[in-house]
Amino acid sequence: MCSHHVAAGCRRGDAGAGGSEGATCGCGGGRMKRFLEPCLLLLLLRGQAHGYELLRQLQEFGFDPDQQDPGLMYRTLRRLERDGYLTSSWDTESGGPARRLYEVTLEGKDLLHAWAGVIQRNVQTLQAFLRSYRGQAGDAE
Amino acid sequence: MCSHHVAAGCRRGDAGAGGSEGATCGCGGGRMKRFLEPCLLLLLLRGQAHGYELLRQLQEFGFDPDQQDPGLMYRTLRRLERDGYLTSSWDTESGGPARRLYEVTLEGKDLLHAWAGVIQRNVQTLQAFLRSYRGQAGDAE
DNA sequence: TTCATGTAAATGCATAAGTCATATAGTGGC
DNA sequence: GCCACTATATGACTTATGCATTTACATGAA
Repeated sequence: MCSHHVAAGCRRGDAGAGGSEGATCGCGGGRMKRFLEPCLLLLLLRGQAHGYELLRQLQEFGFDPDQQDPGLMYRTLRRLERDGYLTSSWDTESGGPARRLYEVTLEGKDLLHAWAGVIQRNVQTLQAFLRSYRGQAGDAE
Repeated sequence: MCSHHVAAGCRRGDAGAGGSEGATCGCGGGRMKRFLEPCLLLLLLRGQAHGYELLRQLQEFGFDPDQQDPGLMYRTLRRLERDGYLTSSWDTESGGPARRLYEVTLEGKDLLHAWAGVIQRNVQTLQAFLRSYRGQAGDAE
């Protein structure tokens, strides 16, 4: 059984209406594509921060810190910076290894607002799916 | 401006707090990864159907038929069959080109139930995000 | 001094998923 | 024959993610 699946609480065949077990998974935890992006933007809206700290704060959005991939987060931050949604500066004063401090730009805020709209619509789509599912799944057993 | 983006109603920089335009997009319409899969399973729960028909019915779940990729759907159907969640048979009687009729297996139903759980949790995650966003975005302007 | 541990950022490689274009083929109308 | 509609499928390419690994500084313990 694939690990990220278990962590996502998904374990195919084990959700809701019990059933078979051990199937291989591919649902990716069911997360929205690129969900990390709006989460980082929102966290940075609170004020500048560096990656390592964001990594911990991401728990708030359901990212399990134990099996979180720092690589993905750092890459996402650099991409957002490259595209003008964030700016960064090195902080070498605070002791420990140098940390890169990120800050959201105006474009970054716009992007976050756009994401909020996308997420809102996505929630509605998913709820429509669930309604349809609940209206049908009972009968079909 | 990328087309699927517009279709998703997202157009970066144009949602909510007006702003810049024309930025390239990468939000993938904000859809959940592999969302096509549970949608197909749910449609097939109503009874066997062939791909071309499913393609139209997918509108129900927010897939725009105009810019829908049949290739992805057919591949998804074949994968589900390969993995034992669907079975298929050729229908050559109905006139027109032969159509492949799909039917959900018991494993397929289990898979759909699992998906429903994943989607339910995903909705909660997204709503948590939106609450946090709404609590913050106002202040930070 | 050396070594382990925690902090911090990043790269390399492989696979998965999605996008876009194109191919193949039957059937019916003109 | 030629075109449009129905129906399924493949190929090439890009992006996103997953997992492993690398680099480097700092601090305290041995």
